[in-house]
Amino acid sequence: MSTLPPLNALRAFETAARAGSFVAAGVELGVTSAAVSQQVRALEEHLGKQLFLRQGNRITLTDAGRAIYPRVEFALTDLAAVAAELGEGRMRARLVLSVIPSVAELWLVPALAGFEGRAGIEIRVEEDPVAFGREGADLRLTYGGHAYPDHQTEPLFRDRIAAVAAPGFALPEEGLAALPDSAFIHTDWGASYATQPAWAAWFAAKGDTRRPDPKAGLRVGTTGLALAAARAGLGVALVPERLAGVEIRAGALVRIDATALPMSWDYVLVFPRAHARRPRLKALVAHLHGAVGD
Amino acid sequence: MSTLPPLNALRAFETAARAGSFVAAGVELGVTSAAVSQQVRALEEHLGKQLFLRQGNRITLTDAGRAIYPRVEFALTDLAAVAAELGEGRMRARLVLSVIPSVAELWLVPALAGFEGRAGIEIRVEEDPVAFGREGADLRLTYGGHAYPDHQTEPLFRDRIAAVAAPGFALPEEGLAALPDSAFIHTDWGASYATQPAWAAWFAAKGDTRRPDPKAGLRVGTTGLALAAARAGLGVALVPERLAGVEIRAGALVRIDATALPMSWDYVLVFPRAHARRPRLKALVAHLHGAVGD
DNA sequence: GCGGAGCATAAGAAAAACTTTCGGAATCGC
DNA sequence: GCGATTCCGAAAGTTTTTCTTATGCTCCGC
Repeated sequence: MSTLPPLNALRAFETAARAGSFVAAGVELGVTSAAVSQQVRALEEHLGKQLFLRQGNRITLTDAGRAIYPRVEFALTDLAAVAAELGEGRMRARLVLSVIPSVAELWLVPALAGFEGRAGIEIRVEEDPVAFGREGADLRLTYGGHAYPDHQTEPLFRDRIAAVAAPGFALPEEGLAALPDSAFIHTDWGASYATQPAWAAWFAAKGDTRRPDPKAGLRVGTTGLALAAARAGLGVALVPERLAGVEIRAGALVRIDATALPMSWDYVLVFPRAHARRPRLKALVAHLHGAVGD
Repeated sequence: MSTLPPLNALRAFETAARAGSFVAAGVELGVTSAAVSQQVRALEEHLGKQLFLRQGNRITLTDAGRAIYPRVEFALTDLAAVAAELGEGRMRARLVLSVIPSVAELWLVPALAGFEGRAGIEIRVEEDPVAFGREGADLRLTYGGHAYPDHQTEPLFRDRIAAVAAPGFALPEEGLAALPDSAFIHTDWGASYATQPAWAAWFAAKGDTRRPDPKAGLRVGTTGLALAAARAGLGVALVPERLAGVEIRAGALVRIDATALPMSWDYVLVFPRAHARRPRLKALVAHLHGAVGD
């Protein structure tokens, strides 16, 4: 873990930012306003950035203060929640399968169709890294799996990035390069993808100099949304072939070019080594491997 | 914010749990092992739970320790990352539309189909509460909007919860109540839904005593997954009518019973009052209202 | 059985956090 | 416009927390 800022000072900052005043923050924390002021000053010096503007008898957040506030608030709120929740026992008898968003609906749910042991399975959709253990996942399906060097990892399948659009989408005679920048749908792949396949790389793979401006087109946060946007005729999208397979076979989407970018890593299954012998986990893993073969 | 545990002690706990030893933790933190020992002890007393078992010259995490470790580690790691990242400026010129997962793909993307101003829009899929401002959302589409009392809120539409299945799904002659528990798909609606529509409430609304065991069926974390599971023939699901509308009209899903549960709140648009006059925001808001009318 | 490693405890030292007081700037009310 | 009030900053002093040191106990490996 890299250097942690002074935690007590972060607490004073968060309270002051929320309250909008050192006096009010002091009341909430049960200290004087001078104490809050000094803590915030200490944090500013530690971070090398001013977090509040002081104007006579008022404080306002700076850009830097505003930028860090949501995450600081979230972390501290969650730590308080952890303490509050500790008294409530939470038993868990379900098998938790944690999946990255793009795979959950597009591949996993259809893949579970024939699994007799699906009762008692909880599917969680989340990005890397996920926790294993009591409150965490029993099995993780993700891309690459590098976030889990100390866990057992099994390759599931490898995919390629292809260009798709709605069947009736109007493509220029000259090819995709002639589309306006606004017709390219851009996907933020999420923290689970170490590399970020983009239109620039796809055109480069075709030996084409076209570089659509990423700021001009619709930008979405999941592969599922990219597919939905393409399906709705909002533009052309780059998506993993296998994940788009159901919709392509159903005719809701078409491949619009034969070029495909190889993806650098496998989609993998990850689980704690200690769980490898659990019958329900073994059955689920075996079934998912079988679903790939289909 | 509720009571926060001693933060320095949390830091000592996290380091010790990761290192597996108070001596190693002391080395990492630059203090003696006795200091770590005392901090952990102070935290255990504060929380009223033992976090480590001590056996002679070894420590192992208790269940309670294991239960809190992932979240404590995540919060502290993120706070360290916040500090590390503060030096990098991040400019943002896009209009960020933040949406709860169920609405993003099922309603929003189709609703954006005719919007001329969609270039430069970034869609983020996240649960409540979201931050507004520089690194946060410009506009939030969510259910109810109670997380944002200090923002401007406009109702968008109200929905009802209906029962759906795949067209070929085998339903008993006697009705849904005769299905086995394992055929009911259960949805964790997410933090954005104050109430959690469930099969028990739906049968109650029919004047039926049937109460499917929530532990027996497939449990999924989003409406989109519930729809996908139903579409794949994994069972029957309760979903918001309007969100299921596209798939029902396309014949991928069918209503399997006329009973519908009213949802308690509207889906709403939320934005900071100060942003109300921004032309791009106004245009987007107006367009979304128009999409509801269709 | 012995030595080494690591945790626990108690007492004391050092550092961090907080309080009090006073000055300055902004805001509010008359 | 003026006076009163509010609130932030700084400095000095006080209190609390954190850390260190020394010693005792248990476990593990040889």
